[in-house]
Amino acid sequence: MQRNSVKVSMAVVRRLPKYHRYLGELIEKDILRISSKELGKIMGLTASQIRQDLNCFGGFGQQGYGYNVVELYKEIGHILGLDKEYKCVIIGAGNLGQAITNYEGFRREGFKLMAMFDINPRLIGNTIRDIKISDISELEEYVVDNDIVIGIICVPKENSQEIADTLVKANVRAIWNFSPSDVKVPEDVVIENVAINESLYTLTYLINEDNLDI
Amino acid sequence: MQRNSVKVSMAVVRRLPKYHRYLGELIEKDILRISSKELGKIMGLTASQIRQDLNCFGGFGQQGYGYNVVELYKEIGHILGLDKEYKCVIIGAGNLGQAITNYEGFRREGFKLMAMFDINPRLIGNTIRDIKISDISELEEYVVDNDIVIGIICVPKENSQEIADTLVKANVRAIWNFSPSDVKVPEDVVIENVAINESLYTLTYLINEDNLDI
DNA sequence: TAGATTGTTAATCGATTAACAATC
DNA sequence: TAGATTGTTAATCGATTAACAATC
Repeated sequence: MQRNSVKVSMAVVRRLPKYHRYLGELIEKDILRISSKELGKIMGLTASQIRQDLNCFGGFGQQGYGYNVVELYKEIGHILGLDKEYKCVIIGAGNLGQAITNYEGFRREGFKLMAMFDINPRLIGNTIRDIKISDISELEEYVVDNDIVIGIICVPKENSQEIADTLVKANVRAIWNFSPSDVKVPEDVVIENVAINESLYTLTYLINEDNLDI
Repeated sequence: MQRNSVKVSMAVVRRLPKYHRYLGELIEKDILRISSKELGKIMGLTASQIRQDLNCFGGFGQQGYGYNVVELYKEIGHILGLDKEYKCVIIGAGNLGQAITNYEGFRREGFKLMAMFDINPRLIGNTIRDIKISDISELEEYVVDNDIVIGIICVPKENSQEIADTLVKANVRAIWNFSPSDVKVPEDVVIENVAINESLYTLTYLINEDNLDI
């Protein structure tokens, strides 16, 4: 548990990957020390918020100095669980499934893609970056036998709930769902429904905001 | 402007696409009338919040009855600007660019993909769903000549800011950026930095939450 | 009319910002 | 030591929830 066993709010949790990413960029630029003020300027947050956020997990800084970038990067990576390995499967080997296979940030950081599944006979048996595409009918058994932790759903929304149910039955710990329809899972399974079109619709809202007239 | 010219908070705006999506699902199920209470149950929100959210834009409901699903769906679609057409280009014709080309929610709703661009000579000249892939050197001129409104960035993070700068120079109104590095744009350009790996890292955080010990 | 459910105001809750003593 | 910057408490701000009169 975190300091004092206080649950960290989702608002903070959702900022952690962003801290991790910006700190990674600082390391690439050989910037090894940073104050909350400077980091805030880069990330578009207040210094106060950064200090509040980080202090949910511990006092990583040093008065008069700021934060050690490499150390903080590692700490946040640890908090996010990025120093562990996660066996994954992707369901749906179309463009999106393949895009994720190649996506940095997925290929790094201990995500171990074990297999892909599809219903399309033309894809089954093929290999993408050494990962075999199997028939979806083999999904449940494979997940059980190989202790798969994360199931990644890249199928159309019509089939996503069914796939999710199969994954839950086969005891995955978490589901990363890219179909544009929220899947429901029991409380003990972690779910992230991504719905990438939502950010596009936010974009069009903002394009038109100034001349909106209801 | 909205009712009383009060700016709607981003918290509300980011829920609008979700309302739109759930209402679309209700229509598919021939449910033509819904109360804030029922909708809240389906979406995991309180009835109160739904009524507050919708009343930022107008009184779409009717006392004693609830909301007309089709009407509300159309209203929210209008608020989101989904009843207009947006000329788009995709930069980066790899898996991710192709995945977006095929993604529902992008293909529908008035997003008109005009062209794709890449640096890979093996892709240039090819066609995806009747969309030609051109050399990235032609991007700026094309965007200017064709009044492109939205640029969609699907290139690695090393090149994303440069592409964004080109798009801004060529007067796009908005950028939808999938590279896992935030691009900066002037205030008058709308930006959505998606960073899909952030939701994955949130997932791993939640997997480990209970046994986190700093 | 009676029941249901909205629109809207008020109350509460939580998240962000400000301030400052502690300390490197 | 003096200057810088943290960790943390208090103040503020904004978002969510509750309550209820209005009304279909």
